[in-house]
Amino acid sequence: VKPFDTQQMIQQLSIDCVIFGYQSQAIKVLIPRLDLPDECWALPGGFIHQNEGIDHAAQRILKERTGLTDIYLEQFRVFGGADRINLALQDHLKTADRDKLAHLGISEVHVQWLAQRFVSIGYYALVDIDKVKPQKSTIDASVDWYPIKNLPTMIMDHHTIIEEALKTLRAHLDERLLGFNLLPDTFTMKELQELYEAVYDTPFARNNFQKKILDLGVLERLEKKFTGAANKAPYLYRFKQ
Amino acid sequence: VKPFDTQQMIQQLSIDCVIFGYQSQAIKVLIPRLDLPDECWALPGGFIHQNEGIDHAAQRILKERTGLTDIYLEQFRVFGGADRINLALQDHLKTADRDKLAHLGISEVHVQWLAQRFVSIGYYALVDIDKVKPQKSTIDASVDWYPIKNLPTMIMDHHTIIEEALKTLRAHLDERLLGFNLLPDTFTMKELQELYEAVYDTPFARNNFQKKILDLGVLERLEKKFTGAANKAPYLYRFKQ
DNA sequence: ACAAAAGTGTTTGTGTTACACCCATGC
DNA sequence: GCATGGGTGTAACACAAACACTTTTGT
Repeated sequence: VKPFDTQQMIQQLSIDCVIFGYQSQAIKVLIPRLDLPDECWALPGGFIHQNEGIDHAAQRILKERTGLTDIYLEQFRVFGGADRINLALQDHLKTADRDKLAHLGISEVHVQWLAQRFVSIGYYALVDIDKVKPQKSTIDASVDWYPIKNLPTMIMDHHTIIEEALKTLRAHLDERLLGFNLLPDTFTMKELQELYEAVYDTPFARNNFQKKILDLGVLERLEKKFTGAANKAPYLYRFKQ
Repeated sequence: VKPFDTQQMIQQLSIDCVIFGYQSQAIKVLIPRLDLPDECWALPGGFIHQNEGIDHAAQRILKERTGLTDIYLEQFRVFGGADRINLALQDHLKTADRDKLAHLGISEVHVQWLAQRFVSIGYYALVDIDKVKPQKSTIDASVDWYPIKNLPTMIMDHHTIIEEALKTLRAHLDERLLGFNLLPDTFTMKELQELYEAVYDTPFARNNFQKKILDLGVLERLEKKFTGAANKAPYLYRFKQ
């Protein structure tokens, strides 16, 4: 959340983004901590301009947070319970120092805006974690990557949103060949396998995994990668086009 | 669309329902024709009350149109292009007879409401076509079932919405065993096969289809159905519980 | 008896799983 | 040479497609 013109936005409709990265054999999610007295985490989100499509809005929000454009991004579900009101944030804002808020560009209008009930469109994004430079917005205390197995306590239904996003990722990773979005340009077969194992939280047989992936015909074999280790050097691969 | 209190609704957010039925070896969609000078069809839709979850809103809209409760219903996608403004309806309403509109309970406030840009949540429903008694709303000229292969020309992106709903149905029919929602309580194996053939628009081998379905273990075999035809009488089946 | 359609069984092919083996690399 | 990890091959198995045959029904 950052200062915005509430007049130019669609009312009571928001976008929440689950930004997935992969690092150290673990799937991670980019989550800002809000700058409030209590510890409080919320998914990166935003609102939709009147003259802007929802996909464009999601891309804009992602660019603000990651600095990246052209990243894989897809809506996966709408969260629209009647109880989707951010009571925690509301309370904090009501008791907060008005001067401090004003300094951040947050006015009474914004506080009232944020106190409404919101229907939120869930998007998930896949990024190369090394290419992201997380950007704090004005009301964030910090922005960090949290492993999917060790998430902070989040506001409202944001934990459910992440769970649903992970379900969707699991369903799509294979059928739409999304893996390369989470990896560097080149990678070894073992790295790809470990990514799959992190997503599905289950081990795969090494030889059969290699066969299955290569039979898809979407990988291009490059030169070998000499690591200096006392074993056969693995090939590097790249996704075609 | 019927008279409503715009104050109690979420602004610029709508629900559009693709109601699927099955009859005469064809998948059909329930579509109202609007009572306007030009021929004009639009998906059954509605808006979300302030104190109402989106799933509940979709159920309410469906009950208004079909008279049915407890029907299979699921959101499948959000349509949110910046250009989603119902220009056709807008023009019609502007030139329409104000007295006639007032008689239907549609005021200037409603006309302005409908002229906004809308983000729409797509839901699809599966119903037993014989149990539905289509209900006209105040601005409908008629409500009819149209075969998926022969749809009328629809407003805005409603044709795209139906296509996406069909894609989702195809993806879900098998994995979630949704077939029984479209059929009467009891049915023959041939009828079930013809349903699948209608959904996927492709023929299946009779014996293999039977084996595949029975191996799922979700059907209960009942007595035979004597049709009077000069051939072996087929068994009737029912979905377990 | 015969046609029509339902039910069942058998073979074939394909793809996945499990097991085994060989190869390159640095110490 | 040898331990380590990477690459490849093959047998066993399960599942799906294609083919064939038998059974029931009303004329």
